Amino acid sequence: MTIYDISQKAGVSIATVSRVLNGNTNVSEKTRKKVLDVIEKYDYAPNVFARGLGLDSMNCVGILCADSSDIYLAKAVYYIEQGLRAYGYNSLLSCTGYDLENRKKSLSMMLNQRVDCVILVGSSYLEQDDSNNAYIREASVKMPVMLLNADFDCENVYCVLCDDFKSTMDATLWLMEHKRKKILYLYNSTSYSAIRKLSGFRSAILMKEQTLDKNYELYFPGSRDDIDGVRDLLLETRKKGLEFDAVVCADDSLASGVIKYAKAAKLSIPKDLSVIGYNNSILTITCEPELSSVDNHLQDQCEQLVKSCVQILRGEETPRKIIFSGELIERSTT
Amino acid sequence: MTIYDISQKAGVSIATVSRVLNGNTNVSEKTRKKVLDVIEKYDYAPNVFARGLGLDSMNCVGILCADSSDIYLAKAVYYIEQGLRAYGYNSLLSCTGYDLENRKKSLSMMLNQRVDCVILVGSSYLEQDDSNNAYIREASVKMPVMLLNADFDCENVYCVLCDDFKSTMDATLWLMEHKRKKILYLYNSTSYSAIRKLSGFRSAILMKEQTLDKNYELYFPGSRDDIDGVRDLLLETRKKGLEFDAVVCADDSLASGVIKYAKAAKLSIPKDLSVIGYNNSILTITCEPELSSVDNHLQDQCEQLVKSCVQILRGEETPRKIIFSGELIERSTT
DNA sequence: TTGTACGCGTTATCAT
DNA sequence: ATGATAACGCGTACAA
Repeated sequence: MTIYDISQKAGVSIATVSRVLNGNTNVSEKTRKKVLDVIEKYDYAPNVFARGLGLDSMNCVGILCADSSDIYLAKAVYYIEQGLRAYGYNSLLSCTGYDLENRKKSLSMMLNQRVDCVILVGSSYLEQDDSNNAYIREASVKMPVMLLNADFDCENVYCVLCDDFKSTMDATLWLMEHKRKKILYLYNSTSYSAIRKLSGFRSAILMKEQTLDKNYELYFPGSRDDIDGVRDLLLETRKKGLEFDAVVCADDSLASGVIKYAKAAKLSIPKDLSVIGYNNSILTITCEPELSSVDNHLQDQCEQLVKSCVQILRGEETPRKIIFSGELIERSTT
Repeated sequence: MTIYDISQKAGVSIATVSRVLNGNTNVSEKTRKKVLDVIEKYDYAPNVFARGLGLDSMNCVGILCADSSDIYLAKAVYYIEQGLRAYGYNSLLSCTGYDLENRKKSLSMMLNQRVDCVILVGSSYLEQDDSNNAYIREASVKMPVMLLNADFDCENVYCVLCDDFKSTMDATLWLMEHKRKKILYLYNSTSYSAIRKLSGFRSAILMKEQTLDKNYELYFPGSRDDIDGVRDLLLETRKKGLEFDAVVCADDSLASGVIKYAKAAKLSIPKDLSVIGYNNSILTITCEPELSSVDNHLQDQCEQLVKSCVQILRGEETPRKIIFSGELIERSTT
């Protein structure tokens, strides 16, 4: 069923059918009705390829994320897809992993697919070494690029993020104000956002101490669901003689490992050890005791991102950078 | 940059460029090299719309899932997208929610998008009332339909699933063999798969008892991350006088609620109460004690689904139904 | 208000 | 081995 079939059955030209389809007002009510009836009757929908070919747009947004099975990224992808759909846009998804080459490849695939805009979900898309971010700059020449949870100053690149620096600093300060003396920072990534969090931690420490003790910055290189690995790392750290009475984590799953550590080391939470997670995911309420965590308002961020995205596609102005603040949700580990 | 530009710069016709692009052998080595050089130099890639218009295919598979932020579905979507990408297919994602009308709408959107095939992830796409499954039958006329975790006998519909009936029956029998007398079944869905699990539970009970006591089949209507709601439901159930020493759950998050219940009721797990979850998700290792759970080999299922999908798209034969068995992973709640 | 005709960038069929 | 050209189905400028 093509526009020709419809035009024939309705006894009009294809131009008129096209006008009806696209809401052009230069059609008499009578003709419109006639055409709509035929369209309805045959359940006709325009061919997306032909339409795309002419307009060079497919009403589709590309979503790149490292790993859509990660609890946090999965939520983000979900909110974004839902939001875009509500505005009539489809979503082309590509899970790129954390490797730079694959990310580049996926991004250029999106460009070739002629998506209207591309959304990079998660700070892992921003490299510390800025020369490695050239692929984003290049993409931005061809279409708008939206970043969730990353800060990148570039024409046609729009960022929505949480102030991870301040959130982590506040969480650390909060622990200090609650009599914690030896606070450990535990992280498992060196992404843009991870670095910001680490800086926040350091700033808080420097507000009370003379110097930084790098031993209190603990990097866990394992996989995201290696909870036991985190536990073991901490047991080992403690065995080496490092004392700590609180742990600020870059992620809830890390915090979950800390809770396992406490159990293994027979420490009572929060009496002997305080723990703060990040992302306020479902893990905060399934673990025991329930985890205090920083909520970064992911849903709000995603909704704003979609809103900005739609504005850009409509040719409207929108801020290049929007920052949400985080918020410590206190539960039973603090 | 179009095929015309390339043909001009290479000093050949567009037909030759097209042949080179599509691996047609009727091109001299010399010409091929010349064309490839130009393509390389200008980083040319064919326009997907024009190609789609001619071939009526976009090398893209539609993925429908109710909620890609659900831990289990997120994993499935991830594995499927990765698999498809490895075979050169893109993925158009649509999160439809659990409402029938939205599912229908999303499916017909996929058909209009001319995806090559559509994958319905999760048993929620199959309705108990078979007349409500007509939308799947209709779609299958237009393109292959793949179902993950559902069993549907229809031409051009292919199913990959886990034997949820047997897995749940086995889990229940396992508890009986380990001296559990009063086993509760806790579920939160009436999807195809949920019904199969319930049947498995009933079968196990009937193997030992004369009759079924429906009081031991507990439905939790709340949202997926309402852990406290599950806890409260069980506290209430117990208050009503129902005794139980084991709970088989349709989902790990439900099981997580059971663990919270045990704590609230001051019951020791697994001494006073055994708990078995389903899906073997990350929740099994973040909760305390760690949760025994049925692993349904999701990754294997997804890889098989993708493999079948690709075979169908290549016009090869593939089984219409493939069933994986589940497996109880014993941890500390049994 | 309505219709005609062209352009969009491919693939594929037919000549040569 | 290579080239010319129709066909794919739509939007739209222009004509009527």
